[in-house]
Amino acid sequence: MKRATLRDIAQALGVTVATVSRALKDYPDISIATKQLVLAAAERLHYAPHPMAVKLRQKSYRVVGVVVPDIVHPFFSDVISGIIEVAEGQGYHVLLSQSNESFEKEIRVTQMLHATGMDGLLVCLSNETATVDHLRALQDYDLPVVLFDKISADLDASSVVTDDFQGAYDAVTHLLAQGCTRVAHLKGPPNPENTRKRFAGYQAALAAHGLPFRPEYVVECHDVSHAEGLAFTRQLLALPEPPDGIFAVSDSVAIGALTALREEGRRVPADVAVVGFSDWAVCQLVEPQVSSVAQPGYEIGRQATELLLREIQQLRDDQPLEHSRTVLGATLRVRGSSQRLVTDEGSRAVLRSAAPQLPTAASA
Amino acid sequence: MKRATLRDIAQALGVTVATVSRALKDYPDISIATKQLVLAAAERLHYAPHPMAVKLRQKSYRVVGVVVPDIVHPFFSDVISGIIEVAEGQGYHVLLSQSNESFEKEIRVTQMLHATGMDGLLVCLSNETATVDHLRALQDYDLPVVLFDKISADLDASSVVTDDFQGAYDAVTHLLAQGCTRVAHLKGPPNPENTRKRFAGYQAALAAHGLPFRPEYVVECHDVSHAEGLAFTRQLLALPEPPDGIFAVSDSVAIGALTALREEGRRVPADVAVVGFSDWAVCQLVEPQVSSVAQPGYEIGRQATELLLREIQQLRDDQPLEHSRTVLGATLRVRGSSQRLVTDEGSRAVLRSAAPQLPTAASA
DNA sequence: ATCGGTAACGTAATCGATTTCGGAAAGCAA
DNA sequence: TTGCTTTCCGAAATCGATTACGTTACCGAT
Repeated sequence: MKRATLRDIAQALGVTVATVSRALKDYPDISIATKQLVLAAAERLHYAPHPMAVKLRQKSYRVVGVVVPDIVHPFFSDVISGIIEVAEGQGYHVLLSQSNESFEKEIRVTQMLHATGMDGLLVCLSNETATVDHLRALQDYDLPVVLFDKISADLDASSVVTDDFQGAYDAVTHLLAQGCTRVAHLKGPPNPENTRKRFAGYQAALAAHGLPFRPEYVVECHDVSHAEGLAFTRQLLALPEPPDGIFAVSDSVAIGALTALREEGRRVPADVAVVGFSDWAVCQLVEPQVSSVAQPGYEIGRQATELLLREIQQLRDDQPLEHSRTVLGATLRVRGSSQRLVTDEGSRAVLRSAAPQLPTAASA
Repeated sequence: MKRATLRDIAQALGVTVATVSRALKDYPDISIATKQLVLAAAERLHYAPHPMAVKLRQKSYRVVGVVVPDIVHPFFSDVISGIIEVAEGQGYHVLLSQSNESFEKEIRVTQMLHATGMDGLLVCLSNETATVDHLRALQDYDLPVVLFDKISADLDASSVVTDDFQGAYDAVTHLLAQGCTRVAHLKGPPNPENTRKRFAGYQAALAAHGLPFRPEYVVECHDVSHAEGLAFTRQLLALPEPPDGIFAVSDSVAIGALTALREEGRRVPADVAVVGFSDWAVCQLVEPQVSSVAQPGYEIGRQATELLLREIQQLRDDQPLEHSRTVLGATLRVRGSSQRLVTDEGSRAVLRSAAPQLPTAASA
């Protein structure tokens, strides 16, 4: 079955394509009789507008591009899910690419997406990404770009991120409230801003409660894996004064820590309390269940997309673009790995942030 | 910076757009001198072909659509990753949608994808999907459709699936080899073909080893959750003759079973051995590590995409479409939850399939 | 001087839909 | 009959790139 065109309908009825087009769009200057004829013929011939012809005329693709480092990752799946939700709700489609944490591939896919046609791009930068010229190039062609999660201050664009500082601050404050006095931190690689802020939140929480910062309690993970959590926790337990609380930069590291603690015969949370970060589903599957700081992935996807679609619209209306930087709160979910005092808070309690207020939203 | 068009270059050089177009495509009937002028001007004006204009002419979008029930799922992320890999490798882009396991939404998104323009569609049917008329409609418009994972015999299309029967057969055979004599099955809902085949594999393995099928050892999960695994395992343990082996339809159910076993003080794998299905990352994070049947998600995505791109090409060349049905083997990964005998196989050993040969590939 | 050939480029149709401009026909009043 | 407004529709330009078909100019050959 061939797709019918306006011309097919026009020829069938002995009118011109202009009439058919207007009839289908319910223009007032087409008679009711003609409209009905056209509608009937369109139905009969299985007419559907040709997507590319429409887009060529309207100069609008109704497509947003998405670049994430890695799709196979619970957080990014969550974000993408939020993106699709909002985009499809407003009649947009989602073109998906991944950079595999490679700077070079990130450049390549953004260019490919640009070449294939889209109205705007949502990007989470790869860990390797050094410069943002490839994104600035898109902006030069009037394509709005919105960053999420891993962002860069070098690019003048809207962004949506988790409040890593506050999440870490809450996690460590919670550990202290549980009676921990020697809290260690299994930190992430120094490059991504996210892990730096988690480290900063850890330090700030210690300081706020008058505890000294002890460098021997901080170990840096490289690939942020279960194995590293295991190895580095063994290392921490071998210290003359081993920690009685561990704040891990990720859930896989936290679970690695739990494995090490079990090996060494420490009770969790009595001897050592543990909190992870990201709140993957696995936190509720292991024993004990792992306390973790939940990142609002779905919400990040939603808000980033709303920002992007708004900027696309502003650009179309020739309004000036105003960028905004959104920081979404992280939520500590307390579970068995750190819950010592039943009186402290319910097992599903949410500890409200006690972090010093950082600027959380600004316009540029 | 406005995107330059062929006309901009033509005007700048005092030639026609036809000359510019041919110069850029290195036609032989354009002089070297002119070509160099055009190339230089194109560079200077930042020319890039307008995607929609090209696609309108060539009648090719270089885009494939993908519909999955749920993106936030390790298996589907894996599949999508494979799809993107192959598609981008051949210069195609990926338009992603999810049906949220809703039949109605599946219909809506396929129609939206059709309307937005693509060359072919990859679909994993939702659990709710009753008819495939919406997919047949695409085929009527000369759009190839390839199904994966959840497929339908009603649609004359290529497909790629896991060999659920063989995976289940191998899992249960392994349990029997470990000395289990009373193997229970936490089965999935009856609707998806996948879980029916896993059930069939379970039954076949029992029969092949001369064991009776005992209906009281089979419990049906509905939402295939951790909670169900927990509850139904308690139920099984309360039987007069409780099972000494459990084959679960999914990993979350298997882990729920482990939780129940720990509660009841059963040793794993000594008292009860457990095997799950899908081999999610979490299997290696819990204690004991969970044996599971790995589904080749990435490979399913790759092969489905290769099939689709081939059909797109065949259609373009006016060759007859030949559909193929691919069944990929599942791989049992033996870990602590079922490994009783060290002499049986290495901890990372792979049990080769001993399943009776079913037809695994056929052409239609 | 004429012809054929060819290198190099222009003309214009085409893809399918949208939209501006305009025009014919019909109706009505003076 | 003239003039004017409605009503309804056609012609043609447009979006940007591609391409079949012509055309020009210049060459050497006859």
